Amino acid sequence: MPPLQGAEQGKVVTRFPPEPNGYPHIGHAKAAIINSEYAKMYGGKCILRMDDTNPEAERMEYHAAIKVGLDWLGVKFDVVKSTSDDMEFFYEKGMELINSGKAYVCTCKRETISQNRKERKACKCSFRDIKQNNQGWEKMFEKYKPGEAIVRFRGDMKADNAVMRDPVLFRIIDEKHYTLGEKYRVWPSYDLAVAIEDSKDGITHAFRSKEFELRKDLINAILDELGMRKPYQDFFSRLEFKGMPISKRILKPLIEEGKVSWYDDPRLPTLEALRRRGIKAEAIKKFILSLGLTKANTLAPFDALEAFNRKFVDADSIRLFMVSKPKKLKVSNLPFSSIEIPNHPVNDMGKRKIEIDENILICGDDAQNITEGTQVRLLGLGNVEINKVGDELEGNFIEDGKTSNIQKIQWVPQKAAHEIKLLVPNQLFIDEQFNENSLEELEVYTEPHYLKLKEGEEIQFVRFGYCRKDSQNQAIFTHK
RNA sequence: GCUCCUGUGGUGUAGUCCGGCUAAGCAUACUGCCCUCUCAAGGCAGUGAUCUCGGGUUCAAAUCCCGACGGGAGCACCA
Repeated sequence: MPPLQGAEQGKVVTRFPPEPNGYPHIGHAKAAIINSEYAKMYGGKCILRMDDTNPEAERMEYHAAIKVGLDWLGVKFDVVKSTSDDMEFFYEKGMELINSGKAYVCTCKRETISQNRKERKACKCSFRDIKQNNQGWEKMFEKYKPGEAIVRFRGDMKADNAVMRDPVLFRIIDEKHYTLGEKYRVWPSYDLAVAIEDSKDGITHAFRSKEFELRKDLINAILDELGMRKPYQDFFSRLEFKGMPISKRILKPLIEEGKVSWYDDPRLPTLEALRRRGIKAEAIKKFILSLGLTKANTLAPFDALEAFNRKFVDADSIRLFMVSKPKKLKVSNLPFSSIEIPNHPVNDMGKRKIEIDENILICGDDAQNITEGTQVRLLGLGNVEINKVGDELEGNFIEDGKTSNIQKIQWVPQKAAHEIKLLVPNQLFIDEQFNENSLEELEVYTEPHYLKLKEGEEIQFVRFGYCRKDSQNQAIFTHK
C-alpha cells in the first residue's frame, strides 16, 4: 500500500464503521482490511465502530454477523464501539451548532425541502432565530412526530455540491433501536455522526468507498464550525465481482423468491458464502491488497480471487478420488484386496487405505473416451487393459504397467462408494439477468475416506478441482 | 440536467503528485516446454499496451495544460 499522507509512526488511527443493516460482504472486507492494514503499517490503532444511527434498518442479527465475519477474516481492532454510545455528545454538539446559528430546525415537508435543494433556494425555516430554533429542538424530543421536524446544517444552498445545501443533522425516528430500545428518538444523520465520531475518536486517517466522496466537504465544514480536529479523508473504489451483486435491494428478493437459499449461498459475495465455498480469509486479504487503492471503478473478476486462494489451499488439501456419471469397470486378476494411497503428491499428509474388489467405478466421461484394447491407469492402483467397453466395462489388471504416456484416471471402489451432492456455483447474473443455471447440483461418488474428513475441510478431487466439505453428504466446488 | 470522481495489454494493477533512469514493471488469464501415477501445484519461456482520443507546452509526456469521448457516483429526514 502506498504511504499515508501526513502519517506518523505510532500515531495513526483508522476506523471501519459498518452499519449493522445487513450481512457482511466482500465490500466490507475491503474497507476493513485497508483501514486495519494502514493502522498496522504505522503501528497505530484501528477502531471498529458500528454505525447504528438508523434504528429502522439495524438489527442485532446483522451486528453479530458482521462481528463473526470480521473475526473470520482475521481483522483485529483495538477498540470496538457503537456510534450510539455517544448520543449525548451529539446532542451537545447539535445544540452548539444551533446556538452559534449554524444549524436550524426545519419543519418543511420533504418535497419542499427536496424542491428547494434543486432550485438552490433557502426555505423560510432558515430565517428563524436562535431562540426559536432552541424551542424547535426541544419540541423534537417530545411534541413533534417523525417527519415533522429536522435539524439542518446551515451550509450553502447555492453550492454546486448538493450535499452542502443545508443537509440534515438530526431527525426523529420512533423505531426501537436494537440495543438502546426507546431511549432516544432524535437521531443524528450519517454526516453529523461520522464527522463528530471520527474527530472525537482521534481518527487520523479515514478511508471509505468512493460514493462518499462528496461528503468530505460537508464533514470538514461541520468540524470547522465546531472547532474540532479534522481527519485526513481518502476514498477507494467499491469492490464488486462481475455478476455477483452486493446490494440488498437485489439480494433480498432473490432469497424471498427462493432463487438463492440464504445469505450463505455459495454463489453470493457475502463473507459467509465465500467461507462456505472454500475461500480462505488470507486469500481475500491478499486479493484485496493486490487491488490497490485506486479510485477507478472496476468489476473484479472472480478468478483473480481464485488464483490467490489456490495457492493457500493447494498445500494442505487432501487429494481424493471422486467420480461423476459413474460407469462400472470390472477388473479381473486383481492381485490384492486393498491398497494405500498417499493423501498429497508432495507434502506429507499420510496415506489412506482403500479396500477394493473387482468392481470399480470410473467417470462416465472417461469411460466414453476409452477404446477397446487400450490400457488406462487407475491412479494409485495400476494399469488395466480394457477388453470390453459399453454400459459396463471390463478389463484385465496388468502388473508393473507403464506410467508414462498413458491415460490416467481416478476411480472409486463400488462397494464402498459414498454418494454425495456436489454444488457447483456459477456466475449469478449474466448481463443483469439472473442465471437460472447458476447452481449445478451433481450426484457424485467419493471414496469412503470422505466420511472421516472434518466438516469445512478443503479437499481436491483429483482431476476435478478444489472443493469444500460442507457436510457428510454435500460438498461445494471452490474452483479448479 | 447539475456537480464530483475516473479512463494503462483479455483482466486486475504499478508508475502519474516531483516530465527523462521503462518504447511501460507485477499479478492473473492464455500458449508452449519441463516436472509429475491429477486436467492441480511447481519450474522455464512466449503472445499481449505507441498508456481512451485530439490538440498544446517541452530538447523530452502515460506523467503537465486544454478539449472531446467513454465509465461510475452524488443530488434521501440511508449509511
